Amino acid sequence: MKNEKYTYKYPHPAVATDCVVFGFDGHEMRILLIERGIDPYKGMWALPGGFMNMDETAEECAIRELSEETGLKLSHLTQIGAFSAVNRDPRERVVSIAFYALAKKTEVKGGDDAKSAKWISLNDLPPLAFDHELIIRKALDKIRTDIHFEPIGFELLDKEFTMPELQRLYEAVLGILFDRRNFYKKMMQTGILKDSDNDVEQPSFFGKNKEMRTKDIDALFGGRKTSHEEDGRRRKGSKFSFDKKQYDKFKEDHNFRLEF
Amino acid sequence: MKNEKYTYKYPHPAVATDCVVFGFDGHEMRILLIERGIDPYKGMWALPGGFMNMDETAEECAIRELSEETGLKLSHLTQIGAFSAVNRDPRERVVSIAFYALAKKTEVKGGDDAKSAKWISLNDLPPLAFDHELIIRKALDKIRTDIHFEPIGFELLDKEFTMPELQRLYEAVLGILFDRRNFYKKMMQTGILKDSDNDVEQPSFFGKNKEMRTKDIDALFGGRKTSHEEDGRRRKGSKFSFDKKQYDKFKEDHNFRLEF
DNA sequence: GCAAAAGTGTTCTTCGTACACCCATGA
DNA sequence: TCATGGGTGTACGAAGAACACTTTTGC
Repeated sequence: MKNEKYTYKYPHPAVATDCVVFGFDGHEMRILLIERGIDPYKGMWALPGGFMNMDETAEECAIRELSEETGLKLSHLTQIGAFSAVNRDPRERVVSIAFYALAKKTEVKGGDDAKSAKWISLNDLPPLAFDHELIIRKALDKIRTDIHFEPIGFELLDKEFTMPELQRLYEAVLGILFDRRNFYKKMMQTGILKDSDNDVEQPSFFGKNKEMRTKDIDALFGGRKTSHEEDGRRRKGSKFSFDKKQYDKFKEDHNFRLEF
Repeated sequence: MKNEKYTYKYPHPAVATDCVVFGFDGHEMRILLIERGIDPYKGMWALPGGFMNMDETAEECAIRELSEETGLKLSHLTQIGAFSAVNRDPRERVVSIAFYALAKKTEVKGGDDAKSAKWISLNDLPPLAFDHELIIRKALDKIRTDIHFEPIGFELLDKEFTMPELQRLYEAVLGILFDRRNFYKKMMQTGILKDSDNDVEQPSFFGKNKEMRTKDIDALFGGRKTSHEEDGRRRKGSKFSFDKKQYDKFKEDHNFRLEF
């Protein structure tokens, strides 16, 4: 094996892939890192990834390496871009094509060149091998842009979730806080959420000014219906889920835009 | 030279770059293509680009190849992404890192592996070599997104230009038409334009409701000042130029957003 | 002097932001 | 029963879309 040589007329760099997998624990974003089991940077934390085979695309390579090194099997990654600084790898010239992905924070284990794999908080990153800190920064840039054009959450939350949970996710990704009530409104307006308690497709909605006005007046004069028995008000902590059809449609739709 | 061999323990793909250069002729977008002088795809049109050297980054490579093949010298390109389909090049496995750039439509000439170089209208593309049509499509996707976050024009228009010219540029890039008056307003609001006729920094602006109201009343009663002598109205076809400082600031500003 | 292009203003509507209210739930 | 969290509604203001008017330029 050692003698097996591949020869070329002109020098070729090596091509590798790296993968930034985002997970959400209900409070903050974490990313999946591995502890390197071999040199260079042995013992340091790094992004999962590795060298590309000749019969696979970059994305296929990233999916494979991710699976080998962490046990996590994903079917789709989003490309961040190529990193090609001349000295980014001390062994030889390596061009890396980086991807990001969203995933539920399942159990992960080390494997292959990875001594261990672990979800580590974005706010508490250790020093990283190679230029992986730069790659993570670009991944964050990209996801923070992408989130305006396609909804996220399906990949990161349980099947059923509460509105505050979804809000915490968006806040963690974007690093800003939202007004609870406005967030509610905006999410409902997208139409990607299903009321998960009773199987109503399009949950009741805001902005029924006219009817509400008269109801308020009724209330003033004692015509009070003690709320949610009659008008289907949601209970505290009620669950939502994604309407997968709508969700996927929005992910494709080039005109979708979520303003924040 | 023929015997010079580079050997590796594992197979390495070749790494190349391709470059989508957009130019504007006042009416439509054109891109810079070369006619291939060598096989494969000899005689077909293709994007300028070529193989990466070991001592240059991908961007440096694209800049060099662009210069060699077309004579066009640019200093900055924007990365589109890596293209890694297994069979995208019939010679060997080639991963290409693609870039786009904006440039004034200067004279170009063929060179190196390019028999000739030419600006060709986006609406009239010939069949292209490799997967270059795909790359162009991605480039368009990206520039149409990017245009919302950073102004364009400085790289594509003459130093001085009229508002309708700028509008035609935006319409060509985005493929949609704008209301002349709203476009005017939005551009002025950004603050990146200078009145180029007289050297006024901040040209007069819309929305002076109060003063205008009283002026209108004046006019009604005969206090008519026959317009632009007194209130500095611009002449038809008056020229603007970019305030380079503001322009660059907006290009960096992560919060800049131009709504259309 | 007329048509077409281009500069300037106004109105309407949409939507984001800020904020008030009320009901549920559990200590 | 009270504090806290969470579902729902309203008011205001900024900004985009639609549209009217005027002036310039060239034939």
